[in-house]
Amino acid sequence: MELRHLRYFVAVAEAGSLTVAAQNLHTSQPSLSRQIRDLEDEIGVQLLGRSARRIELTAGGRAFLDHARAVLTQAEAGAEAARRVAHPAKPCFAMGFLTGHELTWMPEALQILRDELPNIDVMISSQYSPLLADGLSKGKIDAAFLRRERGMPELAFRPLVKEPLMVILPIDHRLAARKAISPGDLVGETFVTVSATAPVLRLVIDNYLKRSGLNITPAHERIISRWECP
Amino acid sequence: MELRHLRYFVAVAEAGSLTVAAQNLHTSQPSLSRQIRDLEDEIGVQLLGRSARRIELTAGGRAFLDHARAVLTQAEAGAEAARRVAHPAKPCFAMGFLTGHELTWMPEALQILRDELPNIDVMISSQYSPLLADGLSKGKIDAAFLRRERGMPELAFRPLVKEPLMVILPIDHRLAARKAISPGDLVGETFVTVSATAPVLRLVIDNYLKRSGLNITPAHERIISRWECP
DNA sequence: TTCGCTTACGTGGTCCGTAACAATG
DNA sequence: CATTGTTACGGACCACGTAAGCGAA
Repeated sequence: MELRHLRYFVAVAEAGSLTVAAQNLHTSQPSLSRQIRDLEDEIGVQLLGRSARRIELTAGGRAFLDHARAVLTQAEAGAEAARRVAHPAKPCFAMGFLTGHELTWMPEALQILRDELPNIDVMISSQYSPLLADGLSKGKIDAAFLRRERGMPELAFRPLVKEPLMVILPIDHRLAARKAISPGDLVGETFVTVSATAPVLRLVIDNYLKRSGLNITPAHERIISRWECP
Repeated sequence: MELRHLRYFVAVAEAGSLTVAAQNLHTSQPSLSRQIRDLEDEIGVQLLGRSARRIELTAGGRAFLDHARAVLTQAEAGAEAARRVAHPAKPCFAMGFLTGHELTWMPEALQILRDELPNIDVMISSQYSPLLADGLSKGKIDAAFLRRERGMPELAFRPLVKEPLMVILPIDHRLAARKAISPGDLVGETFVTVSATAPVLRLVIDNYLKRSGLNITPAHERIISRWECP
């Protein structure tokens, strides 16, 4: 038994399918199938129930899954513990920013850190809001400036600013001359909204449009894959 | 990182030397050295302090060692848990008997189990005494009727019966007519004793013959590979 | 000089990817 | 008939073993 088998098995269990698990693992599906079979042969228990059209965990597989996850996290924790002990015992403060918003907060934050904790390493990370929240909950980031992600009860959010929603138009657009635009004016326009990598902001915009009585269907949207403030 | 790396590292840490660890692992010393180095490269921490003449664990190595041991035991526990869940499913009482002695105790034991634990699966295993003791100490058997094996401090033995030593003869043998036979009468006979798979009984017989002043050498024995009461 | 770890290098096992096959909805 | 998992097979990589190198006792 090797950690590879456990990684593969966990991926299969979480994906519920050999095919998609193989894609997630960036390997081929037959190879994955073979590795799972080898694992089953070694521990002498059938972990997956095969039905030629789909797979499902057996009772033994469910019992094994918890242990496999624990083994993988423990192995990673061991490496992390070794790094923490071996590497300098120098305290390091990791800070996260929304991509494109670094200049909004970083100068002031760095100055405060320099004043209050002069003998500290500062690590900066720029990510999308969900990745920042993930880093916070995993302890990889000590503090971050991000949006209020839902489903993260272990995180404490404190509002710092309210951001106005803006519409950006070509200079020669029919609405460009106006001082203010009401949601109704946008009906019929090709609407470029933010990508799904910023779900909170996306939700705010969608809710605002919905409250205004508009029904911007997906047909009116163009999803952009990367959103950066100019 | 693979479990192989962890197994190797634990072996090296316990042996305190690459050479003897390689012998214990049945692999070559250069290969082991390379694997340890790969592990160090992957987690980015030097685990062993090399002094060209001997090695010792670094601080990071000591921190990693505990986790590595935990990972290995957890992996093994996962396999064992899967087997326990998959195979029995019901509470299962495993009972062991000496081969050939099942009928002596099984009926009464089964009746007691049926009365006190009606909703339980009973598993019966017939083995030689050492294998039964091994199964008991590994938790594969809950209780067994066997001989008092030595070197098993984790087992509790309770005497149930004393078995007389018997000599079995052909009906036309010169000693067959006697009511009792003294050890001295056996001198010169071709002696069929029990196999080495029953070391305790064998020891009892040998000691008895020795106390009687006899010297039944191996030349007078024929080792039988299987012993069963007729 | 010897012992113990490292480096170099050729070989074999095995893991992987492509392809063909089987089965089920 | 298309999708999903299995079997077959050729290739590449990596771990292993042998041999040579290096440094300290």
